[in-house]
Amino acid sequence: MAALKYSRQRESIKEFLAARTDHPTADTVYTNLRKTFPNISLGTVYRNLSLLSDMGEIIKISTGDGADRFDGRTAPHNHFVCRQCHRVIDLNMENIDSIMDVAGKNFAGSIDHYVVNFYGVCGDCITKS
Amino acid sequence: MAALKYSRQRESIKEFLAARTDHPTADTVYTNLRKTFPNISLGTVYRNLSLLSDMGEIIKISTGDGADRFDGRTAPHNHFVCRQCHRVIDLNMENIDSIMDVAGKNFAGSIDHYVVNFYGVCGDCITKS
DNA sequence: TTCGTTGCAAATGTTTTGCACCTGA
DNA sequence: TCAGGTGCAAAACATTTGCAACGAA
Repeated sequence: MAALKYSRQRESIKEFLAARTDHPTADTVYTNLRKTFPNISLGTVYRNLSLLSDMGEIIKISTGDGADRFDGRTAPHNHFVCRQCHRVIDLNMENIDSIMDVAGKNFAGSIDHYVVNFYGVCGDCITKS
Repeated sequence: MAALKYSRQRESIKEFLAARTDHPTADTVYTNLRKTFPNISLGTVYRNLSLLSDMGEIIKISTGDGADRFDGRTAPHNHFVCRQCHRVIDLNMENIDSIMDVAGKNFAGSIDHYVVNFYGVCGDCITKS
């Protein structure tokens, strides 16, 4: 049980994510943090993203389309992935947690979590076409 | 528009997937196909999995937990991922396509698809513990 | 003959890790 | 002081790709 110690880098990563609503990849976090920490390494970014995500202070999003993305907004919500511009957008939708009950009906295991990603074309891309 | 040509390898990959209900990774497909095609290469397996998935004859599953998995069952259904044994299990559940309508309500883009993965501990792992 | 397919190997992209040094408690 | 954190570089994975030879139409 490691006693977590303060680190300016970790704090900065958390702040960085909290301040954006897009969903940056580890590499984007790295590139931006270099402005504050010119010597920070990708390894450190990955280590801290992983730590923060384990602690539930950020969310890791796997879209199945390129690198994982990270979200500083921890309140439960779902994501939309644009197939055209590859952006990941927060959805402001009614709670659908009840799908866990539906899924659990004929299932022997225990379900405690789910991840939904919606796919299609985002508003901006539709306008531009 | 490439005119697809028959290939024993591709046919075999499709048959292999159709015959299993677990959800093998590309590497598992590769290892097993080597029994029939001792010289088949991983590249060929990936190329064909990608082709088949584009044609909708198999489904590619990204769980965010290790390598992608492939499913020969193309009828729409959802998956459960066991956090303990990492198995991916087909769920036999009521249709929940209506969540796309819910998601689309306050959203400017067009949603045509969604992927849900449920997480928890499977029946076998619960029994063993 | 033509053009998609294959095997092989090298390259790519993403993420993890070993290690010596640094730093917060 | 000392366990945890960092930077750096190498390693580990997963997947893609270039190319010459092969095979289906």
